[in-house]
Amino acid sequence: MRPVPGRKSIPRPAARRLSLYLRELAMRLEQGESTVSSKALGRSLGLTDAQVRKDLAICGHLGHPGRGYTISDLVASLRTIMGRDRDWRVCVVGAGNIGRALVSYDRFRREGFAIAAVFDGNPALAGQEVGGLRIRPMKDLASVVAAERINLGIVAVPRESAQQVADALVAAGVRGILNFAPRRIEVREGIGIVSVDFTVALEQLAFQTATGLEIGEDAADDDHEPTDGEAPTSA
Amino acid sequence: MRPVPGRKSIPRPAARRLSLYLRELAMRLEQGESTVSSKALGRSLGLTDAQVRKDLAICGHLGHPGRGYTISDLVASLRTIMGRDRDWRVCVVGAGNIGRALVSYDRFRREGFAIAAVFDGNPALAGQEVGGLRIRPMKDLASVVAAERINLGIVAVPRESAQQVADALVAAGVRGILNFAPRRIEVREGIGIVSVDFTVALEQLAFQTATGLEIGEDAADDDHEPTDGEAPTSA
DNA sequence: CTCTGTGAAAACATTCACAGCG
DNA sequence: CGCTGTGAATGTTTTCACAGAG
Repeated sequence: MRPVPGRKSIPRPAARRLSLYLRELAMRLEQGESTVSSKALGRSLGLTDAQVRKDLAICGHLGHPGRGYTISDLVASLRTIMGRDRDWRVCVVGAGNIGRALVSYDRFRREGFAIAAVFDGNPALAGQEVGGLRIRPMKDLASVVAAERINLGIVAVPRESAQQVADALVAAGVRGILNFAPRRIEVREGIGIVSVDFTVALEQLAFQTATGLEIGEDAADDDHEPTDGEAPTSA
Repeated sequence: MRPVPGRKSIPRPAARRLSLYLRELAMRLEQGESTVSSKALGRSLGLTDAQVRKDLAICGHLGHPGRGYTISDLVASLRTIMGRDRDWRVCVVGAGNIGRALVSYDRFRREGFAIAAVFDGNPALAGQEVGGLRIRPMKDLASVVAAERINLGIVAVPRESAQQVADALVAAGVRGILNFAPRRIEVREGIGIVSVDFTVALEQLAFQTATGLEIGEDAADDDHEPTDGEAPTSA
């Protein structure tokens, strides 16, 4: 809609891939590797080398002709672009099966997304412990979000209350919502929203399988508007 | 790559949206509605009416000019296209936080994806009950998949063993895999693969939020090859 | 040589806009 | 009228292919 003044925008599909590059690169770095070529990276991720180079050009000119890319530089740049250099504090609303699994999902913490609170609409659950956190009643949402400086919320409640919970989260001050309820959530402009629907994911699989597909990778639902970025880089 | 004889291929992004139409339409049907216009549907899903009509044209000519679409016809057609008219039997490998949450996720059963078995590599867990199923040791994988006529597998194990588990599932006879491990899984041609990575989803949210986005909907990772209606393709 | 960065071309997907049906 | 179906136009993403750096 809006071209946005000086900003360079990052293509929507590319933004999705950047996460995969980061995941793969961080792993390689841990394993002691220090450089990769676009071809090697593409191989690991099921992409062509040209695609990889185009995507990584978003990070600036970090490649060394004849040598490849320095992984640590790429990781640093990707982290900045993806907003991973900031401090994200997350709360989970809904202490059902999914909510509890997410609270206990160690990888979030290790990746820098600290889960700082869990809420549930059922007052009877308040006080119960999940993954080291005490479940809090919904009435504490606004105060806890403020006190804990929480900026992202995860919606893990039934479809019926999802929109309402999302509204409460936004009102409490979160800047983005990760939605696990099987419905579309509307938020005002400026608030981020990403949804994951397990049934949709399984259905995509059924579709692939039923229609006789090929290989593939990586799936779930993602989508939204423009996806612009920062990157004074490139071009 | 190859146009494929008689079949029409479904654009990859459209396939993702078809799941959302089905989800929305099934809900409307339950609520007693019997027709929708492309405009109303688009409104609910954040799409333009033209987009909706183009997508629904995939189902054949089901719209009635001046009247809209008959929801029940659309649902029936979408179910067939998405492979939801078949009988899917699913097993979950990995009885950790995520695995257990998925086994207990009622929506799967209600939507026609019956979870028929749970496995875990830790023999100590064998016999323990989760969501009405007894956890089985990995050595029973092949026999149970065959006996229960399981055709889809969910991988909910740590990254390190994900590929290995996927290979075992394919060897056991499943036709598709839903992967929750944070890595790319390779499967031979003809086997479906869809991945969901919670950290990638949160990171997409961080990206949106950090870069100051707009509104959005629906997210996670999805991807794979062509996604055509048949595809004996190759590369 | 190997491997990047990038214009230019091709493929793909979305939006427009309108003819035509009920 | 209201609403579908669809070609044609527009916009976006991927692929190609090659110049140039180390």
